[in-house]
Amino acid sequence: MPTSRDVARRAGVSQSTVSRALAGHASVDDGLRERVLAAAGELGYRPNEAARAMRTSRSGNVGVVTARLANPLYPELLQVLSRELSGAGMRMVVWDTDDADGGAAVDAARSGGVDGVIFTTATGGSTRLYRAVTERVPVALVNRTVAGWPCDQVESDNRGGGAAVAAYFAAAGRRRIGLVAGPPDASTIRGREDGFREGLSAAGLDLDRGRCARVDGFSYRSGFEAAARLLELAAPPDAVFCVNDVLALGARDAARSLGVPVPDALWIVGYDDIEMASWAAFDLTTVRQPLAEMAAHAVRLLLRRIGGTAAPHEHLVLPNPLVVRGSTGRRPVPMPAQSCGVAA
Amino acid sequence: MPTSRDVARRAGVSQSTVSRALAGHASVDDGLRERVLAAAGELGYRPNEAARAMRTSRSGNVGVVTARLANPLYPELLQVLSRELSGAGMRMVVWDTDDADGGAAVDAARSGGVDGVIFTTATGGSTRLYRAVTERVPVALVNRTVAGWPCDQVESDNRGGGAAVAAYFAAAGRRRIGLVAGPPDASTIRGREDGFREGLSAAGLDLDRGRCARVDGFSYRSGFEAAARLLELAAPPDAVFCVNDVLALGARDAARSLGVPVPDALWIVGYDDIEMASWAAFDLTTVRQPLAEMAAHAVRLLLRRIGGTAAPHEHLVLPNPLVVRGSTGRRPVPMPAQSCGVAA
DNA sequence: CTGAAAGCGCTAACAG
DNA sequence: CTGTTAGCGCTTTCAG
Repeated sequence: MPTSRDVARRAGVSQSTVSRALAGHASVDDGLRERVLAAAGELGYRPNEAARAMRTSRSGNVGVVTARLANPLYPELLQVLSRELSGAGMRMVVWDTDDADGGAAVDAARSGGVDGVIFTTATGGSTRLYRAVTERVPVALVNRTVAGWPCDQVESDNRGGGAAVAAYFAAAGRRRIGLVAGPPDASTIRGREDGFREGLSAAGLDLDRGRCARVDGFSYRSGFEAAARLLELAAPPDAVFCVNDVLALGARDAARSLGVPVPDALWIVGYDDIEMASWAAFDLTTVRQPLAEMAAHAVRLLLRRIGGTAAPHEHLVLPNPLVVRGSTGRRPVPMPAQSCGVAA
Repeated sequence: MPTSRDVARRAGVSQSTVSRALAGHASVDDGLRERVLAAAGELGYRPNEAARAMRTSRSGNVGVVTARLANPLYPELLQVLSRELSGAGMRMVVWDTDDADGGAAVDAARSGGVDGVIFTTATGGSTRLYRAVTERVPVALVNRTVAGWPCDQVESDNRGGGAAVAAYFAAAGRRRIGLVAGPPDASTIRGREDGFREGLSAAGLDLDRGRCARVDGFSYRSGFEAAARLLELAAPPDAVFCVNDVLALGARDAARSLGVPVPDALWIVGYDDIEMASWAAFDLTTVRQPLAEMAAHAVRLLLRRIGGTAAPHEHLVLPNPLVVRGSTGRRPVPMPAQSCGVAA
């Protein structure tokens, strides 16, 4: 592999001029710059990234920690993060791990392998991540957040979305309300549940404990089984909120299997608006997370932090619109705003 | 950040002893090694990766080029690749790009940002990738391959899988055979189609051109529309092979929408065995790609190449079993082996 | 505006 | 077995 020294020799200039010319420093004479560029092109020169990284203490890599969790939301989020990062000239290193703690990613950040890390599945339980954050490793949380942690965080208005679903059910005259809940260590899930419960209370409805099922994993199968349990009750729900789409897709199929007509006998609403929610087999009403915007903000905030800003940490909450489809009979949402975003 | 020099000072040894101790060289006295490890622990020392990369010409990163293509196969493949790579102590840099050419990945390999690249979506059209391969950039192709290219390649027996589907249709007495084909620049698609056609010929069936639909993208929607066209023919197919699962899921829903009973009036078979194929709403017979094995081989071959082996390039073809589900009435496959693997 | 020179933190000879 | 030394290829002063 040719080095900048080789380019310099060929162009008849010094090695430092090559460095400056390629870095686009204005202080290089146009004639020389062209000679350098030509020489570099002829040799097929590419700057050695390791050397540059060592000098600049920047790898150009950003880590992203995700967990498949059988949830197609994460590939979709990864895709938009990838777009944002490559737009910013950064590479994306992916850790697909079930430990929400991201140990390897934090280590990589400490040793300079990545310049910072975006967590999509953080939970408050990780002391290791907490320590990294407090020791000023550049970290941004997106999707799942952890209240009070000193780092940039971007989420969407899960509480508002949950409340909107409750209001929607109430306005439509649904009365036997069901909930398929999930593991409460994820902020997203807690927010959706809390908002839903509050929204029901506000509408004067109550959520019978018997019509709540809590699954311990986000999978089609667990959604299917939870919904099947609810539908076999003596007084089954006439509307079910599932805290994410994968669960809701399973629930929809449980209804199909049991011959429960949707939406007539049962409304189903999910959360996330993953691509499959719009497929004809499901046609699922859901709440959309604005992934592209979330990714854009997370990348922007992380890069700012990597750049060494001392600005206070931001915690953004983006709005979550309700997307009405066939699983609720396409009934329009009532007048009042169905969701709201708050920035703090 | 503390350096190995700081550790050396604290442990009262030379910097090179620190390097050796941490690298696990046997030639270091046990007492010293412990002092060094203790000092490193106390300081929270992490070796600087950029410096190490510069010295060793190894970044510890492997690139993976993929394209979402609305196909859940790719996240699944990414997941197993991630597992393999992290098991080998490598990080995974992901490029999610629509240009199959992987320009950025090749550039990164040339400049040392990654040690090698795994392509999951290569096609023969990319002169840029071809040049990289011939210039000995460590590259492995997995899933899609390109015949004759001088690099390690891992695929599954798409031709055999396609043929097995044909034989299955024939043995079951299906006669009006349909095909939902895809863009032929992907080796996977060509193989499946060719094998399917050959299998039909071998069984004495023919494939009426009118019952072939070619979509130009792999999406649920395009599968839906293609199947809808076929089902509206005067003599619609009684069995349709879709060259991948996403298309098949769309086709299944088209049948549902048009009131065509599956499997009674129509058999549907897909390809890949993505997770959704097993969901109750679809219950899709399909051909399974052994992603985990493919990923393991691809990683092994790439790492060997990165290690500088001069071994001849391998081209592995792993077996593709037919997975029978409800969309073909769970009818068992006939006796003869339904698929075969060839290694060359 | 350009060249000479220093040095980032590490690994790997080479001496002892 | 351990210390000394020499760079890896680049960016960035510092002189000129």
